[in-house]
Amino acid sequence: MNFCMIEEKTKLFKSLSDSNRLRILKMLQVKPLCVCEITDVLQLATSTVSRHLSILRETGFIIEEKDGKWVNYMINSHPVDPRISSIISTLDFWIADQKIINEDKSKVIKVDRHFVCSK
Amino acid sequence: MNFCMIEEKTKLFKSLSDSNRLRILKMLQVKPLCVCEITDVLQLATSTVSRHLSILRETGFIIEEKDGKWVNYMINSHPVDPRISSIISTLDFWIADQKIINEDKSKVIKVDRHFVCSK
DNA sequence: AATTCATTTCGTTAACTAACGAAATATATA
DNA sequence: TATATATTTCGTTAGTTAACGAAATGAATT
Repeated sequence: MNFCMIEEKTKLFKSLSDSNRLRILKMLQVKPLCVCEITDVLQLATSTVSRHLSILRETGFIIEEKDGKWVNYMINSHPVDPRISSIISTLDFWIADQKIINEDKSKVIKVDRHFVCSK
Repeated sequence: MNFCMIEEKTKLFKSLSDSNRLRILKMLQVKPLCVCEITDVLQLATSTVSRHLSILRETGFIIEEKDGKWVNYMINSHPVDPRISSIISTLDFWIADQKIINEDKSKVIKVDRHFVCSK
């Protein structure tokens, strides 16, 4: 596999080409979250959220940390790709805090995995 | 149409999600080009190139200037969206000069619309 | 050991995107 | 005015992506 291919360079932008993934990144700015917490805010199927998270993880935007039966996802503080570093460190510039984002963030602050999961 | 919608924010990244569009941007760094010159380098159908150009134009990355029967496309020096300004002013950071890009640029330097068009 | 819960993977479907050629449009030239 | 050239728009097709639910996996609790 040739990682210098131009197709490889589009992956970063492809990851940011979905509004639900942008919302996830902004939510993770507030605090690390597990899949079911994100699912609760976005109101999508768990499998869909899991897929979005794996795309963001593969590109290097986020990392995962297993915690018992939960998997916590968080912003990657030390990405290999300097372009990712740049975007993460100025995320508010790239993804403005519009209405839906602020609503998501409010929900994130209140969300508790012990209540939202297993419903 | 609500331009504050989150979907609207993904458009910038969507335009950069195609390798042919990345190549076009890098080619336009060298000099303004008409559709048939770009077509000659990318080896795609004219209609396909035209479509890529209109996507880049709609997002604000490039502008067009009519010149007789030709339409010259060039990098937009004064984009409205500061994110576009940022990407354009540091384009080499976002899209590295890998092999294919350098080959494209060499072709761009040599290309002459009076020879490549009408074939 | 069996059950429960969180997550991932898989298979399917609907929507979107990029490609092409053909037809339409626009401009210059004969 | 007719023709040639450059480009755009349209219609179609193939490939990709995002959504879902069901099934599989993995870890904690009973």
